[in-house]
Amino acid sequence: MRVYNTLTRQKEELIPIEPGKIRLYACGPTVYNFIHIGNARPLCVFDVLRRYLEWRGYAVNFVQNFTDIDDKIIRRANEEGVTYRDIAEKYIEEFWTDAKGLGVRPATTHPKATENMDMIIEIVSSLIEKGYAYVAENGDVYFRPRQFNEYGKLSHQPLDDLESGARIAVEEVKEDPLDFALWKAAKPGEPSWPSPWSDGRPGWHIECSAMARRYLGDSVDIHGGGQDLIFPHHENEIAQSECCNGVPFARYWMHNGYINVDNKKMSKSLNNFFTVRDVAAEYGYEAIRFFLISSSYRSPINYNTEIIQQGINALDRLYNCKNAMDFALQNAPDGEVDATFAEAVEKRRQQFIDAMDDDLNTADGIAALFELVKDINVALPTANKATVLTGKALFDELTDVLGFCYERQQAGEDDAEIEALIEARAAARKEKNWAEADRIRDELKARNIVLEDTPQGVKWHRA
RNA sequence: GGCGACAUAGCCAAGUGGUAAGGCACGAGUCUGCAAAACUCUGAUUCCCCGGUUCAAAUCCGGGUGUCGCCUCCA
Repeated sequence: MRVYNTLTRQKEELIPIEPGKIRLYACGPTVYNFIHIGNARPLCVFDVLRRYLEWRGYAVNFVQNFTDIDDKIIRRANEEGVTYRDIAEKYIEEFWTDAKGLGVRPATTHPKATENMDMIIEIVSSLIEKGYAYVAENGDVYFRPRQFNEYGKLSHQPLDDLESGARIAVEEVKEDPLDFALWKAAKPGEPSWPSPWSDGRPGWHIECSAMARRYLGDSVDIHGGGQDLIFPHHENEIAQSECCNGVPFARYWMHNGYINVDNKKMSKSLNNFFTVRDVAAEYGYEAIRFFLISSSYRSPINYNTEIIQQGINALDRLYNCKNAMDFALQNAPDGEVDATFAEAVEKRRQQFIDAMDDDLNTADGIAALFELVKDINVALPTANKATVLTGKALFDELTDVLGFCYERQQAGEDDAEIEALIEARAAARKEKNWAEADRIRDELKARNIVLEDTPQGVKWHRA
């Protein structure tokens, strides 16, 4: 597989540190609010990456953290008159609701910043010892980017250009405007943890360095996140981890593009964001996933409801095919697998692999799936059981890697009642009582049950 | 000022030198009692514009236009 590496700005062959194993770290959410569509993109993208790597036989150790202490969480807690922990716990729960809805599988480990203070303190101590960091007079600890001569290698920005931006707040206690906080001394009333330097809390960047180190080791294979994290977050992670560990931190850096609304980046500050919860309530979670996966993970994509609706329609085609296969299996005759069809299926498998191997080209991967659907639909009317199962096997594999076809429920508790109505309609049709037959069909449609008359009998599914 | 991304049919979106994938929507047809689903056919003589390289460019080079992003918390 080849992946685009932000570090080198080119696609590179993915060669893991340990053969057959992938250490994957992706920055997780700061839990102070519901996640929005933009937050959902890396979730879905790296979930697909993880699923694909596993499908190809890699053992993936996937770590995604929760930032459960930071300024925004504290502010939110103060606004609501509760503790920071109440806020963090609430939005971690809400995160899980949305993640599950989006079909995102839990990572191997979801560590929390507050549960890794020992590792954070260990790394900060080491950085101070080695001269990369210093304790300010107020108890803060800062990192000196100028001490690390590779600083800027990820964002490809020379130090001086960063500084000339001059928009970095100059704090009295810092030696240099570029210095960033590893540890922040607590102000009165703020939650704090003891440390050799002050009671306080960690800076944002150090958390990821600490959790990656503890759960994945000094070096990881792939580090992922949104493009807006390249600078300063990921640049700082590299500085901290490499200065502490003395080895390269991540071999491949993968960054997803933004979601735009009316061609502007979706963000809290522009107030143009849509929460996953709200969109899902209207269109379902799966349509969001389809939207997020249907184009290259690196491209910016524009969000609007028309596109979400297009995704729903596309998913209809997938579900129709799935239902048609299940229905066909009830009546299909026994026999040998059709060799020509089996060959076509293998071609689709290879087409899918070629696409996904090329920097996770999900758009082409989805195209391969849809071409498989076409092959299946064409073959289905005359296919025997073994042939249907051959098509279904790959269909199930591909939809599982992409994470589709998990949402719509097929069986229900009122199935018997529905079957009875379908029987009644069949009787009416036999007597050519079309009015009654259509009345029943409409009645079921109102209950989101869609009927299809086929030569093999009535096929139905929930819309 | 520094760094970067994007511009392909009505919409979404692949495609990095060899003559435009896939999906949605639309139209026609087949099937159907009518539908639905499915299938078949139809759609860019052309890939923002202007030059250049080449036998050959959406794809490479140069210039331009437009839009967006990072450099500050941000997925």
